Amino acid sequence: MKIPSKYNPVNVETKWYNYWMENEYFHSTPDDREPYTIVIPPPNVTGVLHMGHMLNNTIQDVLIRRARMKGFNACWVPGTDHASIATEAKVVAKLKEEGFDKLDISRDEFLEHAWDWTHKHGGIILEQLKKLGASCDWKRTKFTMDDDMSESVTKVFIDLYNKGLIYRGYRMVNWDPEAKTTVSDEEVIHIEKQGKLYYLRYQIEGEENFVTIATTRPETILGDTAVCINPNDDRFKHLRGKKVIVPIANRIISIIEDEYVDMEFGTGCLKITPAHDPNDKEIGDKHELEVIDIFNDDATLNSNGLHYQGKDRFVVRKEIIKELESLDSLIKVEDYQNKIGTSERTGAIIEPKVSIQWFLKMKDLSEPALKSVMEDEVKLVPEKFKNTYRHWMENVRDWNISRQLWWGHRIPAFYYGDGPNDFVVSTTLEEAVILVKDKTGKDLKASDLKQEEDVLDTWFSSWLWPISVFDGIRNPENNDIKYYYPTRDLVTAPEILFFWVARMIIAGYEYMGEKPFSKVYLTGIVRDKLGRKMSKSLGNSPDPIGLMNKYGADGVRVGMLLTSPAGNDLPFEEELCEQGRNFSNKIWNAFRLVNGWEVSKEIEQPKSAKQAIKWFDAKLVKVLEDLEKSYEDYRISEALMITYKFIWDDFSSWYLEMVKPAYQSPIDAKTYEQTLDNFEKIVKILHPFMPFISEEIWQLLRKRTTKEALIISSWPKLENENKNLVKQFEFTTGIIGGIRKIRKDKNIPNKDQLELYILNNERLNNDFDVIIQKLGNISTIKYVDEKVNGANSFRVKSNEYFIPMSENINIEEEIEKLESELKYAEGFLRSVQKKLENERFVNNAPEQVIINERKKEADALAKITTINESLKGLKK
RNA sequence: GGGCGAUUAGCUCAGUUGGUUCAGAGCACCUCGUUUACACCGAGGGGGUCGGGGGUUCGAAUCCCUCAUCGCCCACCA
Repeated sequence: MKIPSKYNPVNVETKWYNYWMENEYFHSTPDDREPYTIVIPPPNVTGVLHMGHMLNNTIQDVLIRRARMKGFNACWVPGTDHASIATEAKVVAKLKEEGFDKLDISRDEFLEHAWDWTHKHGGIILEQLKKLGASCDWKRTKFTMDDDMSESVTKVFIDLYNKGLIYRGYRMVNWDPEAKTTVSDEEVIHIEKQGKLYYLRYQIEGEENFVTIATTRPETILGDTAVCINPNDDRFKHLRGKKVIVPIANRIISIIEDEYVDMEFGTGCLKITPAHDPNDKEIGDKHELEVIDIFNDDATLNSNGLHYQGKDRFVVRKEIIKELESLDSLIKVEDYQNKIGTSERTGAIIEPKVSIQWFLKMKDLSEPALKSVMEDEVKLVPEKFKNTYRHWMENVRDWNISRQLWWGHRIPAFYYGDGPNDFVVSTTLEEAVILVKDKTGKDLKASDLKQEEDVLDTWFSSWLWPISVFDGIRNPENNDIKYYYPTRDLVTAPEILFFWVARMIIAGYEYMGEKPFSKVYLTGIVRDKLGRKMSKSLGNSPDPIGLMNKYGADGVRVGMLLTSPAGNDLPFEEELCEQGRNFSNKIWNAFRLVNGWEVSKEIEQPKSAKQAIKWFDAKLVKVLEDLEKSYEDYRISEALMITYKFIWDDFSSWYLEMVKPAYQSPIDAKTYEQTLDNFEKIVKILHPFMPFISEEIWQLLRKRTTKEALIISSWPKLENENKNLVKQFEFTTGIIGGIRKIRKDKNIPNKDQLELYILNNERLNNDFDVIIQKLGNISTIKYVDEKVNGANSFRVKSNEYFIPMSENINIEEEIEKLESELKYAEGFLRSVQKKLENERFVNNAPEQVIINERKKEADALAKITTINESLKGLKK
């Protein structure tokens, strides 16, 4: 078979992905093995793959592929989220393009459009994940609005309602005027903005005097229902019990007193607009103030806005200031920095608004979830997120679960009257009729009932994800849920720790009585070189598909993982993928080397090859151990780096160089077979990171039967370690390095053979002499008892090595080199001796530390002696 | 405003309970090299007073205090 000299990832990757799919290697069904389950954080159904997904899913794939090779029954469940607000926004935008408004059509018609959109765009992102190599069990693909998933949501809603945990409340909520829905507190992003603080004066009723208030939102004066002062504020004693006139509106409102008012801030007088500020609402409730809502749902002013009716709130702000100025009500304007709530989804500035919404009581529900994380039952990686998690859970507030949208799970509440409690909650309309009768005695027809218009917050379905993908809500006794739950790892972004992760844990305990997963791996944010978050609007996000075409999915995977410890942001640049691609190439070329060898059964195995193989076995054990530790701690980047160095340095630079036959000579069969064994081992270790190239090489290394594949092969076994051998080899590479340095310094070509003399050697690495000879191109190694004059010398640890030169060496240079070494050794000796002369050190330090110091002292002394002797010889 | 976390080589990060193997890795950089897998390469090399200051200790990148800078989360100061 012809092996191409350049590795072409794109063809290879497609080939093996199809092969894996055809053989259903990703598919899992319960059996007697231990399960290893991961559920994907479902991307938005209409989303496209971005760098965040790439990182996230690469990590999941690494974990699941390794688990599969380690003999677990690995199951990675994929799927998508209906993403209520995001998808609805897209559909609305599309309708707008086509020239009509959401409100022009019926709910059902709108939903038809939304489903069309979903079917058209849904799944694109899943196809993109396949290109990345994601080994998901695609037969288990779920969508949060699948019928069974929806039923689970409804069931949970009803259950929580019946437990008394869900209620309707007239509350201040965050209103997104663009999407025209409420959003949860967690979906409000506070952004620091440069604004203005306006000082306005209100005339006191029946007087020519005024009070001055400060506000950032002058347009809301139209909704003012009181002015508030602090009862302890002596400056305003004269205002008690008086009333003031709201400018423009000319309404008369009371001056009330509340300690909430900060006497230091502004003027010490606060205007109260209960309809449009959460604090004002609270004070308003306390003092039983009227609530005047001045906004429409799109944040234009309503009839309470008088002549500003129909205009946008920000337009009104500008205009009303002019009017107030003309009325002489505007005293002054200051620059003011404040934080403004914006909608995470639409970016619109949030309008606090009072309305009736559905809420879920969180306090009791969240207790087991808090405990579980605090006790590491669910472990957060990195651990630092435990703090933020605790803080959030301890201050958890009721969850506003209703949304004024159409795309989503419609709340299963049915109204039979106009009163706030004239409803029943049930799975079906038919059932609702019966419930109404039970509740009220009224015998109503189905058509008399009206289902709640609102849908549930998207997260109200996603919080069930690890359970509902296995149908554990509807059918808690089915085999899948019993086998796969709890899952193993959850890999997601810290941004949704509260939205999603915390709530999944809550739902897990509430509905399964058990945690939903053991580990939460929190990735960082993918940023660009300048540290900016990657976003569409900035256009700084590379196209993942383009990257994969350019560098191969393997290359991009490696690029992403090279610098992304858990919880750290990933400053991404394309060069990282280049490094990944270079690595592919390196491995490919190593394969080409081995593949090109001519094998002979006639030749005996050289000692150097024997030694090399012995060492490589020992090194492999160490690497496997190191990898085990890294994986256990979820230090994925570290595991990759261990793998990278093992393949590049140990395997390619050392091992292959050691076993490589001389030019145009064949290799002995034994070494060849053992090298193929070793190559198989390294591609196994590599497979989780670079699934494609590893599979390609594994398939090419030896003849494989059909159905055989690296992906389902088993992870190399851990054998007894031989630390000593690994140490000895490090010593050996040090010697070879010394030889190479001398060659370079003295300009001696590699092909010129040299002799190596070793002084005072304990002959520890005697067995590796053959290696030194081969890689250093040394003709003979002699052990000598005395210094060798007229030779270049170098030291590894405390041993000294000489390379006699045919030509005269440069004595000056040699002396200079030795003297600098001497100086260093003497300085080192002094510091050690100083320590040892310190009585307190000798008395307090552990014995082993002192022994070590004494050894250092002895070594330094010995070294100084040898250097001095060499110098004497040279100077003679 | 409150809390949390960081600050180690040009960049991204390791550095477990203070003490052999502690100042490390990868990339970048410099020098040399087109010989028989790979220039997407090989060989060799340079580079950090561990953010500043103080303290504890025989001994501190590591523990304590303080200052500075940066990041994250939470929070209703108009």
